[in-house]
Amino acid sequence: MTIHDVARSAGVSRQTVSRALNDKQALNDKGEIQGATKRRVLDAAREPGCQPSRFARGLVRQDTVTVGLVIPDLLNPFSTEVAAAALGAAGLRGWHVVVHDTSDHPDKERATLRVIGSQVDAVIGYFSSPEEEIDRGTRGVPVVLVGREHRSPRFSSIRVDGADGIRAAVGHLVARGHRRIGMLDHSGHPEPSDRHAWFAAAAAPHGVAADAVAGARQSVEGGEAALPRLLAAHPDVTAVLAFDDVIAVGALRAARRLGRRVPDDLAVVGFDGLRLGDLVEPALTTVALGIGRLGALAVDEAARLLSAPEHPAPRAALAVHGALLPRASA
Amino acid sequence: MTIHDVARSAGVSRQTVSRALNDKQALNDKGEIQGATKRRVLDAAREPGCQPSRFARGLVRQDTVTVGLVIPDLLNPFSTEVAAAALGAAGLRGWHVVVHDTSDHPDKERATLRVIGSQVDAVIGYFSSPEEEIDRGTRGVPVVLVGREHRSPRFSSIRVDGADGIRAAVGHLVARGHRRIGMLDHSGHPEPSDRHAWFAAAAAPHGVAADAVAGARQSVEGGEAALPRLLAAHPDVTAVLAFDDVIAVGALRAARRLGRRVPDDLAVVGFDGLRLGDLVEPALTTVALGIGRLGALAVDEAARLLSAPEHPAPRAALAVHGALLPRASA
DNA sequence: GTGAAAGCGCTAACAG
DNA sequence: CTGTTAGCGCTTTCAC
Repeated sequence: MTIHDVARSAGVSRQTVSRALNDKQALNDKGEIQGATKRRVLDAAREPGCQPSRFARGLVRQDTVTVGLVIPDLLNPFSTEVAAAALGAAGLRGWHVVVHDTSDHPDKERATLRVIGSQVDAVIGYFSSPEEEIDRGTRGVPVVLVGREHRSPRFSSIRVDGADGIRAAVGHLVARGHRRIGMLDHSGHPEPSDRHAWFAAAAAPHGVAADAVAGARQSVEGGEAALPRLLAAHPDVTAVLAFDDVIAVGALRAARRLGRRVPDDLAVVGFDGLRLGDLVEPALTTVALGIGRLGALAVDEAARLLSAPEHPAPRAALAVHGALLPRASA
Repeated sequence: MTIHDVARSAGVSRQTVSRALNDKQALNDKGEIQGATKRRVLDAAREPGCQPSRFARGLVRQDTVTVGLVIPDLLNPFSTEVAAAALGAAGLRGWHVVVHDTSDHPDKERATLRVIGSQVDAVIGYFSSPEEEIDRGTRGVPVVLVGREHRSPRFSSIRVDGADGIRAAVGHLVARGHRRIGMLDHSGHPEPSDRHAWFAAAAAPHGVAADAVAGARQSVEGGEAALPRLLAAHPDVTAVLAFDDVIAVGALRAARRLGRRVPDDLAVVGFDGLRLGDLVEPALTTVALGIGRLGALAVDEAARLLSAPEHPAPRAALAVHGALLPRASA
C-alpha cells in the first residue's frame, strides 16, 4: 500500500497525499491543501498497513538521526544506567537509539558489528573486539567508544578515570585503620585492570600492598564466588576494593554468608556509583562515576563527529572522573 | 559521498561498487566481481563518512525489520528485564530494536507516539495513553500492548495474569498464620489495580479482608514511603502483598527501618519475579512472571501481525501467568 | 489549491 | 566480469 494507491482511492494525485500526510495543519502562509481534501485523503489512508515508507522518506529528508548503542549486557545494572543515560541524552536531540545487547559474547559482538554500520548514523558503545574489527564493521560512521582508548580519527572515546576516586577510597580505608586491602578484579580481558593499577598507585604511598587480588566475573554471582577465594588466600585482608558495584554487591552477600559483618569485620568499596548500591544493606560505599554525564558526553561526542567528520577529537581527554561516595559499607 | 563518487574515484561504475560492498566473498556460482577490482573499490571507499545510505538500501531491499520498544522507565528493573527479553527475542530474528523511554510521562509518551510510527515496522510497549491516541500515533504499523487490553484489530496484547499466583501467595500467607494481609497498591492510573482485585478474590475464601491498602509510587522509594502509612492505618497487618517487586523492596527497607523483622514480624510478597528480588536481604518471596517469556511472546506477536496484518488476534488470550516463588521474605 | 516532473542513493534485472 | 537501464516510494521544485 503506497501513497499511490491511497491517491487513487481518494481520487487525487500522489503529491496531494504526501501533503495531507505531512502538513499537520494546513499552513496558511502558503496554503498547501484544503481541509476537505486532506480529510478525504486521511480517511483513505486509515487502513491497516498503510504507512509511508520510512526509507523513501528518509532518502529525501535527511532529518532523523539514529545512533546504535552497543552494550555487553542490559541486565547488568551498569549497562542499564549507561543505556538510560544515553537514551535520555539522545532523546533531548530527538535522536533514535537502536540498542544492541552483545551478551558479553565476542560472536554476538561481531554479529552486531556486521550489521550496525549500515543501519545507523553513529555508534556509541562498549566493545571488546580489536579496533580493526570495529573499524571494519562501522565503516564510515562515527564511533564513540566508552571506557576504552582508540587510534582511528573517526573514533572518539569517553575515558573512565578512577585514579582520584580510588586514591580517595584507599585513603578512606587507611584512615579507618585498614592495613591490608584486597581487590576483586575483573577476571576479563586485560588483566590486571586499570582499576587495579590505580589501586596499586594509591596504596603504595601508604605502604599498603596491592597483591591480594582475586578475579571475579562481572556479576553479583562472580563477586560472591570471588570473595571467599580472596579471603582464603589472604586471611589478613580487612577491606576489599571491588572492580565494580555489581561485584561489590556479590562480595556483600558472600560476607554475610561467611559471617563477616560489614563494615566492622570487612569493609567493602565498589566502583561506578550505581543506584543498586543504595538498595543493598549496608549501602555500598563506592567510587561514583557520573553515569548520566557519561551518557550525555557520549551522545555529545557522537553529535560532534557527525557534524565534523574530518576533525579528529579536539578535547584531548574526554573523561568522567570517579569520586568517593561514602555510604555504609566502608 | 555516494557510491557514485566512489565509483568515479575507483574508475568503475556504480554497480561495481555496489557489488564490492555487498558481495562479501565473490560468489563462485555466479561470479559477480573480481578480487582485484573489489579491493580497489573497497580502498576507495575507505574514507570517513563513506557509507551506503541505509535509506536507499532499505528502499530496495525490504529486509531489515525494526521494532520500536516503548517502556516507561528503563531504570525500573521491570522495564529493564522486559527490554532485555525483547532485545533477546528480537535479536534471534535479526530484528533491530529502537528503544523509547517515556520517563513515565504522558507528554513524552505522546512525543514518542508522534514519531515512532514513521520509524519502525512494528511497536511493542507499555502505554498509558488512551487507545485512540496510540492508534493515531502508530497509524499503519502493528502494535503489541503489554499488560493492557485493546480493541483495535491492528493491535495485539500480552496479558499479565496473576490471579493464580496471587491466590497461591495468599494461601501461603494464610498457611503461615497470617490473618490480616495488607496491600501496597500502585498509586497510578486505574486504581485499584487488577492485582488488588486478584488479591481480594483470593483473600475472600479464607475470610481475610482486602481493605488494608496503601498506594505507592512505582519505585523503591515509593514502597518505602507507603509501608509506614499502611501500618499506621492498619496496625494489625502482619503480611504485605506489594503491587510489584520494586515496591516490595522498598517495603523491605522500610520494615528494617521500623525495626520489623522480615518475615517474622512482617511477611512481604512481591510481584514480577525480578532478579533484584534475589539480591536483597532477605530474598523476596514473589509472584513470578516469566519476563523472558513475556518479551518473547511480544516479539512473536509482532511477527505474526507483521506477516498477517489483516487477521485479528486468533489466540484469544495471549498471557503470561504468575506463579508463587517462595524465597525468604514470607 | 492541485498536478506533473525530477531525483534522493541504491540494487536488480538485463546487456555487453 | 562489468556497464547500462530501470525503478524502489517519497518529497520537492515547478507549472497549471
